[in-house]
Amino acid sequence: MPILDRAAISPLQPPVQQPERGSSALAHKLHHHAPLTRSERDALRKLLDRNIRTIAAGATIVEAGSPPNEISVIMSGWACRVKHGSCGRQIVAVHLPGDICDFNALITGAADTSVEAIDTVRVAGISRSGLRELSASYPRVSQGFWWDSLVSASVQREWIANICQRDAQRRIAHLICEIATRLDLVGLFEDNRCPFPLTQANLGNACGITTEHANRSLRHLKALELVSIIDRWLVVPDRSALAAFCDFDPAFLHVRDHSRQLAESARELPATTIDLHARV
Amino acid sequence: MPILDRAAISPLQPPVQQPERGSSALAHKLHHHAPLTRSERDALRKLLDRNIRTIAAGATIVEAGSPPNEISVIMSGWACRVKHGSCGRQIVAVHLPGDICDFNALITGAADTSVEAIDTVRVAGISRSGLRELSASYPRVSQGFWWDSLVSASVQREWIANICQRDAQRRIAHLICEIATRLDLVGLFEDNRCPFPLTQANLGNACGITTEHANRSLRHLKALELVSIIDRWLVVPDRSALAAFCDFDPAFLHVRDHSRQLAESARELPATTIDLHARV
DNA sequence: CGTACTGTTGATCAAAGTCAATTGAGGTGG
DNA sequence: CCACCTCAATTGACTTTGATCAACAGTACG
Repeated sequence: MPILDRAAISPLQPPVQQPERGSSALAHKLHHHAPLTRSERDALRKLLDRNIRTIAAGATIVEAGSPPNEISVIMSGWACRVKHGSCGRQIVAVHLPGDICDFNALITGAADTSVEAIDTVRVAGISRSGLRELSASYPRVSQGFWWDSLVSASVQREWIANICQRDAQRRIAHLICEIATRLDLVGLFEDNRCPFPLTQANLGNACGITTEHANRSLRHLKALELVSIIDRWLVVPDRSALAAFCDFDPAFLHVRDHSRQLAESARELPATTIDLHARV
Repeated sequence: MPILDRAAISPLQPPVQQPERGSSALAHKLHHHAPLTRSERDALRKLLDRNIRTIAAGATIVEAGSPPNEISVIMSGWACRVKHGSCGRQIVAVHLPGDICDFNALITGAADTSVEAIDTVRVAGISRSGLRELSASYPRVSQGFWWDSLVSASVQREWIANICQRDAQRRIAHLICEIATRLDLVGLFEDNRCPFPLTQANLGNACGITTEHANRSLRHLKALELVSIIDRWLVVPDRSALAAFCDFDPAFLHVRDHSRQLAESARELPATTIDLHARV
């Protein structure tokens, strides 16, 4: 008898996106790189609040090849980075609240991928001038942007390994572990569950398997009572069991201390650990 | 009758790595981002020459998890970026002359992957202080470093799409197209051929297929007279035919030899995006 | 000379793709 | 309110790509 049926999760379920608290998801995440001071956090918040737009589910946030006039920060909702090629459509990344979508395009001159909203997404646009101001007054914050961008690259390497080395079930399990861990970083995975707008087709595409096979793999995970996705909610009753099942190691997310992240980041780290420019 | 047999390529073959000319492979490559002035090129060259070491084939250039004290630039030879996980070993990138190996580790605090020499590799190490001097005096050069780092991320996204969407033969064909194009950027692919130190096991690993299957796929490509790898030399008689076979589109490499306006937009970037050394 | 690595080939088998069809929920126009 | 449509999830039968297992040959090398 499956534990993870609809009845089990319905009572707890408020089917709305978790509201943000005092600080943005991005600020929340940057604390895992280096703790921000109050003034830094405030500056970031003010910058983000300057220009927020709402994107409908399915709409395009960043068009591939478009001129990079600003960067987009996801405030709420999920998006995915998509490569459209002659071979079809491929999801190459999942973007969660707090993610910076297209920092790279600023330098490469053109986005090589599109970013599409999965559910309704609120996006903060930061102009070049806004970025310039931020980095002039609060260099640690803009450095955090680079950190995020490099962590994203690390995640992409992990995807390559995931797709090449694991079978279908474990690929999906690994992706779910990754998403759950990243949601943890912004405080959006609570009570072993979170809203989960990805369809099975999305999951399959991201993992390099067909929709049908994603379906079967997911049912298998459910039969093992590792994962349940019902009514756009994800439930992972036992995170460590799921991680063990697919050999998930969160090191690639470059979080400083996994066991006590929040407590740790509340404390001030010595400048040298966050200073790029320490003496060699 | 196969055209691409040993006899056909032997006469031309000097089995040594192509020597560098006046400027380094890195300088050569950076020209595709923004043309460098003579003084910029000289400064870069002097910086690279400061500290060059030679790594034996198979040895490790950058150890995963090691403290990032300097960055490594490949002067000659090939290397590969490897992820060692509980699921085994996975090649997630191929590094050619002119590549910067571990720029990312400077900010994330620890390399999440190793870099291993495939054949004998000469590596230039650039210290933090060297980087600081460079970006203070020649910010366009250090900006080129960021460009390279972001292009690498784009390549990784292409790998994901490659592995997810193509069958074994086309994966290999695509990887070969990518490598040939990147060698072009540093002037190391001439006469439809280049030294090719990757083994079939390497190729298979990078493409997510077994060694045996890589072997069969490669023979098939050879039967189609698209590719030949003999005695560690790669010959591609008809690049456009190979590109058509695997739907290779070089856009993801972000080469911008065509337009001048892009170089201008690079000039307007906020200072910190090119300055590693903002005060904390 | 043995040892190890690379390339090669063959036989067998399983994981995943393909094709086809059904259900159910949600949305929309008449 | 119902007929109709689309999309997500689901299931089954069949096919195929590529993995696995098992050799073996050529070469380099200590």
